[in-house]
Amino acid sequence: MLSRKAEDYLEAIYNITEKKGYARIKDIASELQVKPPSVSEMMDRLAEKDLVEYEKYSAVNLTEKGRKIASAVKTRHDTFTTLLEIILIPEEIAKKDACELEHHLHPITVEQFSKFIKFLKKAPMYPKWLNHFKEYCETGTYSLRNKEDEREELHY
Amino acid sequence: MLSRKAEDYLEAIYNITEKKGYARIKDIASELQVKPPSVSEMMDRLAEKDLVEYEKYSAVNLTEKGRKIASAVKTRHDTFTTLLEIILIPEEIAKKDACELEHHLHPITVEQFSKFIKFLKKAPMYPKWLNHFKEYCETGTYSLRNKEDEREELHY
DNA sequence: TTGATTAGTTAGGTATACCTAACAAAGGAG
DNA sequence: CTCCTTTGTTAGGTATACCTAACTAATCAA
Repeated sequence: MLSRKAEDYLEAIYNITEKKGYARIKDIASELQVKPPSVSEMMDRLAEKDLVEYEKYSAVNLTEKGRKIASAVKTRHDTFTTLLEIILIPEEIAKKDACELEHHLHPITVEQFSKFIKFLKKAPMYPKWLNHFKEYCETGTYSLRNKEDEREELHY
Repeated sequence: MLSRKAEDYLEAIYNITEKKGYARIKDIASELQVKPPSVSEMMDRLAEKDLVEYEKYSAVNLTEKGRKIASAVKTRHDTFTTLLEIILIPEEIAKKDACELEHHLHPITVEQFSKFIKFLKKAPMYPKWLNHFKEYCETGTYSLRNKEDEREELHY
């Protein structure tokens, strides 16, 4: 089994490679806010597991195996970013917390969160519903609500 | 700052104490699925931080400070258990994943999840909406939907 | 009250993941 | 092409959190 941190490194390499074509040790270090020796060390371990191609002193590349894992992690990351956006988490916090969320949750849980988001977004009243939530957060009440709305909600 | 694991131990002690009045090393070990020496070690550290009262070879008690932290963690735990229930995660998985979720998320994120759940539950159509989600998960469509529903959803 | 069982501790070891300091390689500017 | 800067590595150290094996304390039953 791959550790949470190993997944973080793979994802970072994936993102950096997407952006600039290749990933250097210092890019990975700065992306993950660690020092270069930590990266070197992890690259050795990932190379042993055949998840990256890594020649000392040169750029790091994901192997097919590593790329698959990284891409799956990224998908999870995006799912949670969306979820956090829906519940109105400020971007800076969402960025960090999506990283916390994307590891170690059971695949079924991740899948259900993903379905849940799709379910919410598919509903025709989604934008209005979002506004309702926003107001609920600000005021603690469903202020837009009236008799008419209630009747309709019952039929939803 | 308190580590994720330290919080786990505090929460476990809190739960065990609620249930049977006192917490022994072996209770904590079995609750957290670790071996007794791991518990002893952690108790030493928690005692140093004044979070538990701990006499060697006897039961462990939370201090006021420890109890406060444990209770806050438990509240978070319950929030996430509810959330996982809503998105239809099987109980066994939910139990584990709530433990994963309850640590290290920004307080704002926890608060927003809590608000989000309250928002969902307060809506009069909540039970029906839950069923819609269940069906969506099973079939991939809003099968209950018809022209009438759509007209109403637009007004929600 | 003693001796077996249960509970807990201590010692020593492992793995992850990070760090700093010191050294080595690569690559560009003169 | 050599020197300097940047980049990366190695060595050695720290902290957390776990483990097993061996020992000790506590408790209950005969």
